[in-house]
Amino acid sequence: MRKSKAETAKTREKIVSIASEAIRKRGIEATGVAEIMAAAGLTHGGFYRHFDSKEKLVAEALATSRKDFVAGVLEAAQQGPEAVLEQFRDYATPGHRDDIGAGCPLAANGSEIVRADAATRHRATEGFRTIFETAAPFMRADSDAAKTETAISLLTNMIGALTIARMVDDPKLSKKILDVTRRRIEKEIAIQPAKSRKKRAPEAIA
Amino acid sequence: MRKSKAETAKTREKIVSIASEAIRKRGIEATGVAEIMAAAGLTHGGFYRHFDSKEKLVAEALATSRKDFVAGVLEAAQQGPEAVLEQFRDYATPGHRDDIGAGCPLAANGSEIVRADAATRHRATEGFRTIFETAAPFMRADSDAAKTETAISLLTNMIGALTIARMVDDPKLSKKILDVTRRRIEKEIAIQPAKSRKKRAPEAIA
DNA sequence: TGTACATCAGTGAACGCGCGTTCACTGATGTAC
DNA sequence: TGTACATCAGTGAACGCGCGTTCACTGATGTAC
Repeated sequence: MRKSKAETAKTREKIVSIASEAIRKRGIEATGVAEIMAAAGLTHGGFYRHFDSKEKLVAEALATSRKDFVAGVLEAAQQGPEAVLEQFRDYATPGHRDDIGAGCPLAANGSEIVRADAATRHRATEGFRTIFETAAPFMRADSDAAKTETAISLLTNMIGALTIARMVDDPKLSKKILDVTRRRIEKEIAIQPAKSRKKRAPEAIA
Repeated sequence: MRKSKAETAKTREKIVSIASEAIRKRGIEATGVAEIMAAAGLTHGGFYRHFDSKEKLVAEALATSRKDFVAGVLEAAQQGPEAVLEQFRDYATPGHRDDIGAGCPLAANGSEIVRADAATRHRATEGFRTIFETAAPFMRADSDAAKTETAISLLTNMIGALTIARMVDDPKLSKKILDVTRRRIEKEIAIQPAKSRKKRAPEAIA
């Protein structure tokens, strides 16, 4: 029953991909090895041909979703402010809210990552840093420092808002949370930097 | 070994209190019945004299932390804008960040509550609603609707920021996240409503 | 107020269950000659 | 290129473990008279 190297690599990728989605959907602890293997069309015994432990798979699955997410922001940044605005606006939509398995891992597993091992927290930190540093130049603020701070504020807001929008059981309130968040995104991102630069009062820089 | 009614009530309260802290510290799933009972100085067998199931205890523990938290906001609102500002500012501090067991349950268990049962999500929703409705009148905005929206935006920001501040493994970045969040809190809460009302551009109301 | 009985908070052993992990085995793939 | 052997992806049963829960039991509390 041995498989070719190409097939083995494909299977491994498939397991990571399924785990990445399942972990965001159901949480880290609630996602079982057997469940992931079954979803990949395999039995659980073969799991350890690909990974040393569940912990290793979780780390890899989180790394995958983080990379996907960071890549989207980097790509938008290369395309310009409009693309960044669109990318950020998409974050605070019912579509993203309802597709938790394919969405932002920080919003999907936020309070679980807080309690995760050092390596996971470190990777999450660097992912978050890459995103706010990439987004900062597109913020409406008067200095590089203020732009970075605006990016941090906006991103933490987006993550919190998406989490709460998923938590509340009142569809109207959930929609309102997303609407309010999109409005802030539009306010903070400078589409025509020169034109509206002076709209906001300059902020003290720490 | 039967205990008096007063003692029984006290024990029950103690279990809920310990669970409330443990759940915020270690998460809902990771908190075990035996662990809580041991912390209360009891053996796990007696648990079911007080609660039908772990699920019931979790619901009650979350309800307790929510009530404590809501009560703090209601009290501050009665005392006036300065108290609200102080309450909110305290939210985004290293003290709150490091005392997760006594802090905001939405920040501590956010992504877990998203996946919780309907009753838990409903109670969390109403808790969140009470807080933003209570806080809204203290926001710097030109209409009641805009104040409500500002309160929603600010609160989701605070929850997200606290979660991320706890997640990152870089103390400098964690501090910066809290600093930036406090600055936004100070910006959005109207200490002298008449004086600074016009600082922000009026926002469209949905 | 005192007595007899019912109640029930708490104990500690045991249960069933699902989890992550291990293992002997199978048979196709990879490799050495 | 063909052959013989080593490798190893995947199977499915089994393992140990910790979890939530149950249960027979104890003995102090509560209650009925």
